[in-house]
Amino acid sequence: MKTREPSRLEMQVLSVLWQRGASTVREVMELMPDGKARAYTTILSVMQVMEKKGLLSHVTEGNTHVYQARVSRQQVTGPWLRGLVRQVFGGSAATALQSLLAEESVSREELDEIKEIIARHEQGGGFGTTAPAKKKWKS
Amino acid sequence: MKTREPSRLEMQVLSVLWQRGASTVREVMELMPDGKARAYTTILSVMQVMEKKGLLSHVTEGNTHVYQARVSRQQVTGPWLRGLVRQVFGGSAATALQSLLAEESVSREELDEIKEIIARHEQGGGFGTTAPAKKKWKS
DNA sequence: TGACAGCTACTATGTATATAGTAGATACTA
DNA sequence: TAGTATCTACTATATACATAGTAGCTGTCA
Repeated sequence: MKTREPSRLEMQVLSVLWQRGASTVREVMELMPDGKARAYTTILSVMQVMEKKGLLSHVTEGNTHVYQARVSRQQVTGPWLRGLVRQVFGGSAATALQSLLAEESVSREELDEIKEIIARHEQGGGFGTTAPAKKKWKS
Repeated sequence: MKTREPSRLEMQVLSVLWQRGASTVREVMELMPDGKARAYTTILSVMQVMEKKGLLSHVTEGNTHVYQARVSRQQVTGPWLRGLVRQVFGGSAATALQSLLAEESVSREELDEIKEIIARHEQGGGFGTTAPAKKKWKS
């Protein structure tokens, strides 16, 4: 099975699971980052598909299923962002950042945080901030 | 007409037009950032749809159509990135940047450029780097 | 134990996306 | 002027995406 790129909805589901760890369908549904209301079964369907793709796994607790991401944030968003930068910003991460910063929604604290990340990145020469960074993950 | 979010392919078309200005279908086709080969008519169709959506316009030169973006990079990528950050990174631009930097594809020069952008952004208090930043644009 | 509530599995559907073929118009060329 | 090449317009189609309904299972509670 080709490792298709997760859709936007799938990304949202993953982001919830990354943020709060293992969760039930209902929890994910209520915490969807875009705040949009959807039927329970909508989220359920998406998550079942995702499980087939190997993005999620679940364990049964009582009679509810508790889902968990099987891929790390870095594993997914890394290539995803890289593709995005290449396709939309001509490969320039700087241009991408510029667009992002031009949005008024980036706060001062955030800016400080960003600076720190860059500083850390420069010294450390890469990784080592948060991500576990394993390379496995095939369905 | 609701301002639907441009699809990935549409984004690629736009990025070509942003980069080199007005272009023919064939030129866009040959310069698609992902390097994938597609039939001429594939790109043509996409661009025709985009014109209906108000993302592009064209002028006729001889018997060829020369297309041009009707939306600026900032106009499109700004909200696009913001949504992305909100949906996938819990609203934290810093987290997003972290993921991006963790990819080995970001070069040293790029990193310097990024630092400069941030510095400039801090002083200037926002805009003023490249983007024209107009707010109009409805079909 | 029968009604109810909550959960999952299965199935359906409308729309968008990506892809490309065919046909018709126009211009170039021998 | 007949043939060829290049364009655009129109049309078709497979696939994916997002959405959600229905049915069936299991456990709870009066």
